[in-house]
Amino acid sequence: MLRNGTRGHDLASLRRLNTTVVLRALHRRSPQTLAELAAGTGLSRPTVESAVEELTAHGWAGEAERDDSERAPGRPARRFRFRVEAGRVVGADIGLHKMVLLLADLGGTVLAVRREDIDPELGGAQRLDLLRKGLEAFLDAHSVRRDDLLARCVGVPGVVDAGGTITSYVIPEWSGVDLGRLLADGEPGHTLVENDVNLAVLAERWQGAATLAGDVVCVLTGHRVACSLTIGGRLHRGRRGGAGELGLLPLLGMNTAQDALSWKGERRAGESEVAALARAADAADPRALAAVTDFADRISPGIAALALAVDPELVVLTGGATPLGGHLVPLIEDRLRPLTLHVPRIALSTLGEQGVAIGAVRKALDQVESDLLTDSAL
Amino acid sequence: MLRNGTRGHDLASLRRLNTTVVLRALHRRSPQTLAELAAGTGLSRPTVESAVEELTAHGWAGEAERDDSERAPGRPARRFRFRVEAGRVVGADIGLHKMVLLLADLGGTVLAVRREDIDPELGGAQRLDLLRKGLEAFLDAHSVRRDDLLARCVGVPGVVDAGGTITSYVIPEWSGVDLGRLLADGEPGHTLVENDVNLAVLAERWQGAATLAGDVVCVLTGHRVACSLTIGGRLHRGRRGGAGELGLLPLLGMNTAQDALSWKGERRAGESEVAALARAADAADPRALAAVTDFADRISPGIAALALAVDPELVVLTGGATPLGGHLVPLIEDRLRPLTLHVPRIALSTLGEQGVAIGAVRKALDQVESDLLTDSAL
DNA sequence: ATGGATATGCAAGTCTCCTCCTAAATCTCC
DNA sequence: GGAGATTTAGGAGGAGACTTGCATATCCAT
Repeated sequence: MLRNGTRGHDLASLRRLNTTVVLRALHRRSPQTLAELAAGTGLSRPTVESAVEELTAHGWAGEAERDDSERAPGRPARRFRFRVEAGRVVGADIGLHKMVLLLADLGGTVLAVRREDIDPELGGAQRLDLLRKGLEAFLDAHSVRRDDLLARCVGVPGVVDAGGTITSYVIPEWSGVDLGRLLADGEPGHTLVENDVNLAVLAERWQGAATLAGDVVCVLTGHRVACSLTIGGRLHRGRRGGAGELGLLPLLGMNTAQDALSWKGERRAGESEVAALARAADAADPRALAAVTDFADRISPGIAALALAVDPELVVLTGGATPLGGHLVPLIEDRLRPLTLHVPRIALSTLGEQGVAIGAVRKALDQVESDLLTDSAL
Repeated sequence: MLRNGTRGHDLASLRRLNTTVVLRALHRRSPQTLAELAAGTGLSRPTVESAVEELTAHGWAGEAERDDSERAPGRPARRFRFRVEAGRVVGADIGLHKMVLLLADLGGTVLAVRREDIDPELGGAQRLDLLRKGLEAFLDAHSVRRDDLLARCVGVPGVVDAGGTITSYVIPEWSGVDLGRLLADGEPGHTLVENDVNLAVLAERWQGAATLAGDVVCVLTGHRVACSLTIGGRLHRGRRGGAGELGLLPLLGMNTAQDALSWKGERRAGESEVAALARAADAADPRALAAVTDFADRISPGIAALALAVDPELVVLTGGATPLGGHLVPLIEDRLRPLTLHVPRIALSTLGEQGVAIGAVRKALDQVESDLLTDSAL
């Protein structure tokens, strides 16, 4: 998205502009023939051809395999595609209890996953070290050349202000730390740090329950309750990155919602508390249903406040309480009805525990694409 | 703001693009010499010259008077300016009790004002008629050619959805009505309808208390309490235009805030209830101070919810309760402190009763500028 | 009045894109 | 298997837009 800023264009920038348009078309759909690209961009075939040549020289585009499946009369057209292998990005999620790393190509396809449990007691410095070494090892294990890693994004459980400084109640020792600067440290490519819930909503919009919705609220329920929102498809962070932190307003009761989910009932080996609760609720255990109802009572006012404030198309529930979703959604809807002007659609996250890391991949890709598809780093 | 969409550019669009860039530069600062324009846009002088020629031919630009005040050696440069008189816009505010009409040029300078009291009991059809005839007479009185009226915008006390349909509790008979369509009816130029609070926040951002702030919440206090917000400098309307309607959430108590402002004390002739209350509060009348405190108690939770939801840079208080502002602001700040993560700055509207109409002018101008400064209606 | 300084406006040169044409490659039908 | 149809590939010529450079015009200061 290139703003027609305040600078004029000469012929050289016209060419860059058009090359970028072609790359963008290729990025949106691959492979395409020159004729398709010409029709799609409104440029003439010779112009498209020369743009594709230039893109190929730079490695961003490549000729695709011949496709013999569909037969058409006439000379077969060469087909070009966006080279998703022209770079890599990493999305990371480092929380209190676990770390998830994802390696993806420029098409967003996940090439590798690494997951690691973390001792919740682990200190800030060691935790940083774990992340740094983990990333290092992850890249080495999959032979990623450092020059090919165009961006990495790390999700953290805390507010990240515009300058990149963290404020976290979950990992207090990271408060005041500029994690991005610490991780970047001489490495090529972008290094981004973002609030985990903010990444979750990006992920839901990308591949999850909120595909293509513009104004989305995401409610993360887990060891804490936190919310995030996109407006017009863009993440809204607020003045100091504090947007959506309704979990902190005692009046609304969201901050105590987690307490409702403690479950003293039967629990299978290796089963989490929430999973046991969900199983009991599925079996119509009255105590379990009461707990779920209590939880809905506690988070609904906050959701109502958000719904009234931003009037979103969709509210996505994610995080630890997601397994309860089937029971929760109608309860929340009931409670929202008298509280709001329009009851938004409520959906459950479909991304599971990788949600935040997928959002991190998305944010890293957004960064790469904004480099590549606007001014073009040609 | 022109998105580098998906279409390529040929030489003709390059020229349009550059002409637009020059117009934009001229719009941002007038007058300017060719050399200044060339430096500002990065284009060469001949290019700028031909663009200015074209703009002059279309009436958007014109040569400015010679400025003899500053003397410099050398041949004096011609100075060109954006022709604010190349078009007109109208901003209107029609509420329950009054109608305000503003006529402005393309520079946003108000050329004429018309204000009219309205019987609150007036029905929907007659009210529409009043607006229509009022606009008509207003334009005639100031000899505005219909072709020159590039846009008009009307603020109404109700939610306006994306399609333009109103939902209003203040003027129930207008609910379900597409006022824009009714007013446009064959007239040239754009006809826009917008929620009054939404316009108020635009006005505050433009000329009022929130100049240049990006994320702003505006709280209108008057016969009802309503809120609106801009995010990233753009009005956020929500899925159905319902964003910011926190006044409707009983839990937060905003809906009853108005009750706190009834004032049974001494009242001068022609003085409104709120003005009398403000005077009593200024005189430290304990009953008045109690009423103001009560009001602050009632609206603060809603403001807190908005502050947590969007984390704005600034909250602007506007509408009927503005005269109480000096007393209100510290009270609200006190109440916000324990409820929010960051207490936003709180400011008072500086625009008085024309606020909504000024916002309407701003929205009309936004529309004209988006026509003119992006693709250029050349 | 003259010299210095700056703006103007024209001309030449270069670059990019478009249209048009011919050659090449493949499929279909005979 | 060959001819015709169809589509793509690639190059040539032309038009348009921008830039650089230069001669001219205008004004201030000496």
